[in-house]
Amino acid sequence: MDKRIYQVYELLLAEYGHQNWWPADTPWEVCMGTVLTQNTSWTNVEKAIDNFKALGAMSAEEVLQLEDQVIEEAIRPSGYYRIKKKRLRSVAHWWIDNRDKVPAGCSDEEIQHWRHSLLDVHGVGEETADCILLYCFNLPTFVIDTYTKRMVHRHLGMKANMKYGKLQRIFMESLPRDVALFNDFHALIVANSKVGCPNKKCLDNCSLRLINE
DNA sequence: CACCAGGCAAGTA
DNA sequence: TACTTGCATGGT
Repeated sequence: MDKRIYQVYELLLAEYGHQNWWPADTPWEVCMGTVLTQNTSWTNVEKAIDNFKALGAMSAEEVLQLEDQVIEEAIRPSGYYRIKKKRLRSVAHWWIDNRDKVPAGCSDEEIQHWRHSLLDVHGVGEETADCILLYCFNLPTFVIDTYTKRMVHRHLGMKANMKYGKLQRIFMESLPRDVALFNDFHALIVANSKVGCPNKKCLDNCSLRLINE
């Protein structure tokens, strides 16, 4: 239990306000976004998603109908188009098979079951799995990304290169089990990490206090 | 010009 | 288990 974690959330919330993630019209669009945004800027992902909308491929079923070359051209602006074509297809299959089986309210054991199910999908790692659980299904799992690791290293003096599961456990043990909070906090960390963000230093002024507490 | 962006899988030591 | 590399485009 690290009280500083919640303090960071309060500071970021005061600085940026609620983020209202994930920016998308439907759960499947969220799911598609989690794959397309892997190591890719969101502005590029928006172009790709607009391409799918222009093709009338707004569902997983419709995406799977697209020819190889068509789907590659749609993905192209978001990069890695050959790899992401395969990943998007495998995630679409998982989505069709499982979207209606995931319960709205879930025990921690059930969440782990669906997390493992997602990790078995080609192209889904820990962060993408947690993004799908949190932002598609509103299940309380905390998303860790490179920004989160960087932030706890810089501002809380934690080890750099912490393993995903260890850092995730620290966050989840230090925060109330609250989907809206998990949703907002991860989005706030991203907002605070964006290049050219003018408020980026909002944690710097209090970093000593946070580390020494 | 270099560097980064809401990672992952596959290969090597 | 713990690194390293390829993947691709668009913005700064």
